[in-house]
Amino acid sequence: MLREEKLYTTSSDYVYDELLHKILMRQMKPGERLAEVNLAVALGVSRTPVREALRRLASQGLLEIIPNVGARLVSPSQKDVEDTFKVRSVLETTAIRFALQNMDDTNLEELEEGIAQEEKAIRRGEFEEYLAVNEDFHRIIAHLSGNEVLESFIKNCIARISIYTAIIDSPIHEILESSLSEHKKILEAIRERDVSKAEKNMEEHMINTSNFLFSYGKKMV
Amino acid sequence: MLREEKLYTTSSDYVYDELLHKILMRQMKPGERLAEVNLAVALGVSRTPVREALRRLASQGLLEIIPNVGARLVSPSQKDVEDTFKVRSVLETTAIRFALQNMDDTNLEELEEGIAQEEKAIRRGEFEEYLAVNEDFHRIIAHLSGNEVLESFIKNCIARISIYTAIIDSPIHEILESSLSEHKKILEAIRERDVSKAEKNMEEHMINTSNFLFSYGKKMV
DNA sequence: TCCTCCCAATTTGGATCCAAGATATATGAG
DNA sequence: CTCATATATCTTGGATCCAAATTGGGAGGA
Repeated sequence: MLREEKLYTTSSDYVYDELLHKILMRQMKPGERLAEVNLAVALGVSRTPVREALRRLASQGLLEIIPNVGARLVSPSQKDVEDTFKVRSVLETTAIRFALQNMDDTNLEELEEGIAQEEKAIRRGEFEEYLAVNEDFHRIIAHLSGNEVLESFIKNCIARISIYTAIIDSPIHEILESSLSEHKKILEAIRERDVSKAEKNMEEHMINTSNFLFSYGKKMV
Repeated sequence: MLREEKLYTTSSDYVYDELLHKILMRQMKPGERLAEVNLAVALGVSRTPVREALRRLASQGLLEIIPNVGARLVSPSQKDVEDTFKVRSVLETTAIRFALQNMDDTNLEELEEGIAQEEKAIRRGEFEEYLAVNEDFHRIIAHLSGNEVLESFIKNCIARISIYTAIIDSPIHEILESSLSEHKKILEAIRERDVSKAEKNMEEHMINTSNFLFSYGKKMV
């Protein structure tokens, strides 16, 4: 895995990336406890860099740290996730508006390539791979906005939502297909350089994703 | 000062709040170096909690930490600040829209009281006091949105912008007056429960603040 | 049987210590 | 006199250590 090959200047960064990756890959469940020594031993470092990484994640709203008790992954309520989607929606529509101004053919190809990989992962039933490429679509657009603050906020929203969706053990094929087709619709608007259509498609994608999530969540209960 | 009386459960939180306060009060300049031992001695703690606080601030985009070199306050370019204002604008218009749905008479009084304090501080020429209450107007609205993610992002934008405005040593009375009158216009729209007017006034306030900042910045050069 | 209190074990918060990297100074060659 | 190299000093990264807080369990009493 590339992530492991990456050379880190500090152990703290290594631990941070490792934990964030686990979160994005849904390898941790909401409310899960993160004991410092466990992580330190598992990652082959001391408690110091582990603690620094935990504080960073906590300040981004991904962990909750209670003094003298410890850190656990947040356990977002349905309202928390809805709130996150509301914010994400305005941020992503803004991002796609900016991105359209900056985008050239190379960028467009990159997005198309990403969607092709999504499709391939779904067809092959490679869920791990799907998770790795799915949100890349959004991250690429966020990046193309050329606005670093916007990009970091969007990434944060995605991470927050990842924690919630980790409770869904076996993803419903229906959701994946639907998400893919919405990505295609957004891409189509981008190809046509139709700003308001792109914004509209993006907003609908956010609403649909949110709704799908909760209609599924209710079924589970 | 109340902040000093506050009881902290951890030294790390204490250091964090202390540094954030200095940033919001424009007591630190962009690019300023933050040596760990200096801060530790100044605040009467060891390097450990200082380092944790520095990482937290860095993960929020307020500090830049270079491995083996150290931490310094970020030194945002004009584009960085413009980008921050763009994001802040969409976040704050969203916040005021949500806030209007939740707001009762008590909340309205709180906003009016805040604006009265702003006015008082300006009249008396108490700049320190002005800084303390000025952005409270925005923080209150962000809080009334009832959306914690939105609130945290808005606060982060305000902090980022505070760093930039710290280069303005003596604030121009003109800016303060103009900001105050815009707050009053926003409040007026809130009183009338006019959502689109409130959004419009808020957006204009953002644009004006941003423009004022840069027209002033150019004069300085 | 259940509740309360107390003690042991575990875990975190924070201080200290050491090594490694970076910076600044000084030294020597051209 | 200038530049390059070497060295000393300073600062950070990370490991370890100790104290304090929390948790879990067991003993004792109602």
